[in-house]
Amino acid sequence: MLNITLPDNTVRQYVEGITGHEIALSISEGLARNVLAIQVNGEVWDSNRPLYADANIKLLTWNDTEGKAAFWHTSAHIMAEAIELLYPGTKFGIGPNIENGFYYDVDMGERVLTEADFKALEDKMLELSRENQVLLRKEISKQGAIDHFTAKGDEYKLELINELTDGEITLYESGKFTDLCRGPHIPNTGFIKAIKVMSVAGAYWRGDINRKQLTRVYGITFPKQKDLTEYLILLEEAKKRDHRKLGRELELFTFSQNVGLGLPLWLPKGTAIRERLEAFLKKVQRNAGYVQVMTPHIGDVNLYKTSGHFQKYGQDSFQPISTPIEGEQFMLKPMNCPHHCEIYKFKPRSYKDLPLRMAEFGTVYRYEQSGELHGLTRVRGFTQDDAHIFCLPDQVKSEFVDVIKIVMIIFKALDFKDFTAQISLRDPNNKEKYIGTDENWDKAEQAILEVCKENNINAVIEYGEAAFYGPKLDFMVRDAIGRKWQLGTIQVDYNLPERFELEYIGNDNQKHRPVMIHRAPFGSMERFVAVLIEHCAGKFPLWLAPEQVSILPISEKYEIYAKNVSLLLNNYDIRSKIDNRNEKTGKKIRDAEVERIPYMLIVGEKEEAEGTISVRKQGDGDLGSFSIEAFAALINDEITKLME
RNA sequence: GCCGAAAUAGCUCAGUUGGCCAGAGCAGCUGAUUUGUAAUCAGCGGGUCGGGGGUUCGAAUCCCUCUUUCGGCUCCA
Repeated sequence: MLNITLPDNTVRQYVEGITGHEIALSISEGLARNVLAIQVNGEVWDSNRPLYADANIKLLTWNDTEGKAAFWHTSAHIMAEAIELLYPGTKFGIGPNIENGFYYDVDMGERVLTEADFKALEDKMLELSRENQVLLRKEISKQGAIDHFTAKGDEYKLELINELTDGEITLYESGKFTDLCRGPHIPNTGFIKAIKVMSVAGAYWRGDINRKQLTRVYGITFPKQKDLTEYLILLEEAKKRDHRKLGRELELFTFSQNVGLGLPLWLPKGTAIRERLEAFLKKVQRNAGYVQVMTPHIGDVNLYKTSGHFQKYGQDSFQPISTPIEGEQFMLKPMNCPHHCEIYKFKPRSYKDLPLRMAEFGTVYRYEQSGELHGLTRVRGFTQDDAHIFCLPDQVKSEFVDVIKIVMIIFKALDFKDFTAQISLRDPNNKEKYIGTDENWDKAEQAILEVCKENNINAVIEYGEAAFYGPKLDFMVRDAIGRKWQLGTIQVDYNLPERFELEYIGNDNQKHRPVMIHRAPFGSMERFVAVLIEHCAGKFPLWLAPEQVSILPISEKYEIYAKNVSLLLNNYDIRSKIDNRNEKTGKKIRDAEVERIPYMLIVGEKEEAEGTISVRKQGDGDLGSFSIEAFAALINDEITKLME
């Protein structure tokens, strides 16, 4: 008998060779109907694969991430089968599940797959799913696998097989289609009830720009039609929140072909938001002991040779500008750190001066590939809320923690409740991508790992994601509709201080090397504002809204009273405008609602007589009659709730 | 940069076997109306149909090319 431990730690006994499906049946028939796969000692298996040893198991359904993964993995398999049936001769690359659905990379030769083909592909997939095909797991020798795919002429699979170890190779067979596949799969294809082919795109084989570009077909599937409908509604909601659309509608920013690709033009209302964000962060930083500096937009090429940026990114940058007579070479500033290092070197520093926290809203320019540009999230000229903390080695951890606190203050003020962290370390197998010694890297990486551990920051570790001069901790937020965005970053750097020969005099009267922390809690103003727009769907927190209040006189008879109200609000630092257009009140309300102005104040005969205002909240409707003082208190409360 | 799709008025879009001076709604301007919690009425102006080239008696519509935008890939200091 086997001892099988369930997630709630109860242990049940079963005969050897029992399968996940049979275990589920022994618990309840309903569960058995919904089990997609089984987790065995942390590894996901097919639910019909027999167990021959004691194990900790978890039965996976659609509600588990791993269950969805198996579901979509099988869906990718079905899509490949459908493609093979519809377009014989297609060669197959890889077909994994992804966060939302799955894709398959295929080589269709000369044939081009377009949206017009999606319907036929979906229909064929549905047909296959309705056959309730069982995916048969087959262990196969390496030679057997090579023979199979040689006969089929599928060079991509052969390449994958060559990298696998003999004895660990499995095929999955369903219908007439056999795929090289590690599994796991759901019990049969009948679970897949709703299918949508989403898009096609080119994708380099194995992500290598020098290799052939395959056709990547994206799809998503669900166990119920209703789930698909809900997913499509969510996509519609995302479209409505698109910062590029809202940026135009709310007059926040624009781009002009005449100015150039990826160079944003901030309109007055967008500028108002950005300046308020900057003022907010400056205040937080002033309280945290930062000093503001300013540096120019260009710098001598040699500055970036010293930092290593030129060697690393020179080819991918805007090329240096040459002066006409002397032939000096200047680069558009791609980073602020070299300039800040030079400010550090302005005078000898004592250990008593450290930590020196130097902040700048520094505008930088990077040559992003044209196909990469995307609204405000990927641009060629942007402003970092940058700062560099120069500190003693034993100050690194406490400074790092203080930066994390600033990041948290910002997330709270802007209502990002759900966030995760990622520790980005060096790729240990690819050290030539980075500058600096192993010793420095170890120190920097240890500092981040220890800080996260000591402060209970639950961060995933990613190797190979570090900056070229140091490891980093990045913060990812989840927005109001569940999408993940990377925002703030904190980096520990032992290397640039060395390259710039930064020094301080210690209490031993000897020269020592400081450590640098690079940090940007917003990341860049452009990207942050873009994420914020999508997070709040254009309904900015009250303290940020370019216009907080629209005063709506019922008719021109009450314009003088409206003006008085506006002046009184000014005394409370409440930003208002008067809508004195020759329109009906309903129209003025509608327009203020569409413009996402947080409050509307309706003033007419009654209000003028009583010295009150009729308050309407955006999205919520009529709040009733208020005195100016009471309204100011309401506004004040709403703002301080987020900012404290 | 690469693969695919798209580009018509400030915005959203119609015009889809090539054929009357290219249309609508919103926005704008002018006038009437003096308005009470999500669109008052009337009139007017506005487009080299992304640029260039070609096919044709005739092109927004077909072909070539360039540009830009969108979805991905690669990249992201």
